[in-house]
Amino acid sequence: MSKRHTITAALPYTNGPIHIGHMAGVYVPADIYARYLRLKGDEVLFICGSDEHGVAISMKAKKDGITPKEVIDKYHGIIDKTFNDFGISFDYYGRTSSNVHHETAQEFFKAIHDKGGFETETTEQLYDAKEGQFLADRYVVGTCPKCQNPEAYGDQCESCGSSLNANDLINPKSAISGETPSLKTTTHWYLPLDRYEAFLRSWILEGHQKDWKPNVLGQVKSWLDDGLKPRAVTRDLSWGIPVPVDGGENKVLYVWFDAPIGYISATKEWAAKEGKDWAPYWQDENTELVHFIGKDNIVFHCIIFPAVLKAMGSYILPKNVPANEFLNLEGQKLSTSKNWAVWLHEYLEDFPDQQDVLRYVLTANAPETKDNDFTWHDFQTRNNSELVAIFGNFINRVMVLMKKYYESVVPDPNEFSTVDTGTLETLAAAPLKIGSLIEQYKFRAACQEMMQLARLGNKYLADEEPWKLIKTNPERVATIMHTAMQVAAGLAVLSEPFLPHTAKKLQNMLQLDKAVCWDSLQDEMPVKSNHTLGNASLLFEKIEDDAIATQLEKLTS
RNA sequence: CGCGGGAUAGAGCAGUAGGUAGCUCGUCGGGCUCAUAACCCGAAGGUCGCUGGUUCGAGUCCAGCUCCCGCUACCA
Repeated sequence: MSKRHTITAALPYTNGPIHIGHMAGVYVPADIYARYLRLKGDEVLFICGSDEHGVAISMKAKKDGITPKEVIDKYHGIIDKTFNDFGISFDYYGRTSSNVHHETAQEFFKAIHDKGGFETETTEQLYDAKEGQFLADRYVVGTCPKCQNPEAYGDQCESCGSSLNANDLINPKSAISGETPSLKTTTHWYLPLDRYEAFLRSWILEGHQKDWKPNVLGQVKSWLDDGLKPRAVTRDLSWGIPVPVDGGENKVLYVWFDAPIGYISATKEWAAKEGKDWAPYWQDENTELVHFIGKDNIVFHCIIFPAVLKAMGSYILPKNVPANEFLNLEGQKLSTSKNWAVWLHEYLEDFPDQQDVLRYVLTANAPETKDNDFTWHDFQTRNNSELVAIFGNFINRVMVLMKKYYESVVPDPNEFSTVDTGTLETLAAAPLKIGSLIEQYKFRAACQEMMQLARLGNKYLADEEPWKLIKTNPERVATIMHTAMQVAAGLAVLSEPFLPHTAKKLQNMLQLDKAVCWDSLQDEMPVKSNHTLGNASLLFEKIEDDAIATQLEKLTS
């Protein structure tokens, strides 16, 4: 029986399009993982969706002079298309503005509320009378009480780094109207995280000491050692999901309470569409749940959301939360506001049909253990010296030789030499080797291992020199080409998680049978004698200097 | 301020049971010519952020320090 997996990728926030940082940190690795497990024959549900609530969206709407709905519709459309274009193989991509999500999030809130799982607290909060609204932390600017920086925010001083309470600011001003806010009482619901401290400590720090990444464990430990405090799960805002209990008028669920529940609502929508039951994907102990996120999301996916799931009772907890670090661009951190980014939808305009090149570069240089740097020069080099020169070239060599010597029909092999069997054994071992790395979330190493196979192919041809032997020993050449074909076919399967568009193209080129799957490579030759190949075409094309210069200009303009 | 992650050849990265420092790209030299001047072989290149300490021996353990990043503004 095959294993069931629920895989989630962090919900992108719909106040802007997707850039390479999002892709490298979350979506590409999640997609590699999902595709690999599908190729293994496991049951996979790969879920994501747009995160469409929160203050940033209402602020963006206000700034652009449109409604929040118009903001989210615009970016949801762009983001959804981007994921499709890049082959991020979600089984379902939802959105948190959907009815199903509103209902599901409210059910969660109500269920926990009815069990007595929340505490309420009435506090005085800063209120902007002119705008008629409470000021969330970032809406207040004032002087930091610790370092006297006059531009500290309500929750944190950028200058000295202190965590602040908005009420502590000296001379607070509303960031919206510039008015001096007044204090007004308001009541909110809090999730008492302190009640879950012992559970989280033993579940993560003891249960996952070995298999979770150091950056994730470290962050969790830091939070736990600090002592968890109740965290507000409601806000005084108009844009969001209404609080579904008495006293919740004019309040909405805190965006970080509702967003992760979006994974579950998306699953429900998918299940309804497919005529399946959603529950096993979130409630069956035999399901492996994995959250792919960036490092800034660790606390939400490892502390808060598990506490919510635990509070609900019947839900499973993640098996792992492989958070990635961040990707920089040409040495500087990505910034939406400064437009220092490579936007995915724009990339495709400049490099049409070259999704896999970017996927490859982002995988080969993925920020798995620390922040990494994306440079256009590196992008060019990896395309030209790795994809074109190693992978594409090997395939092309095989195709050309096959056509020239055998009219593209795979010849019968004669006696295999030790080099041949050694090559075939390396090929047979590759699925396990690459698979094991993927299962450890080491996608960079897994991708390199896949490329290693193409290198092996090139070396095999260089060492065996069929172009010389064809004149003197054609029997030997038949064996060599039969063997080289197996490597090419192996690549067509093993490259699929990393380079899905290329793999498809290659499978067509080789006229490869769908029956060739990941595990069968271990004990079966993927291509049989007398098999006829399709027409050859180049898998990758060189990227010239001027294309790179154009991108660099675009960045600095 | 605090907490967490990181700092390794020109570039990008591996390297936790402490014992002569690896990979990819780039560079230099050679080979091959089937291939998108691609491929294959070989070489050069590092006081493993800084300063101390533990040890017969430390990139790998301990202490202090410096710099970068994160801990919901934009953000993965």
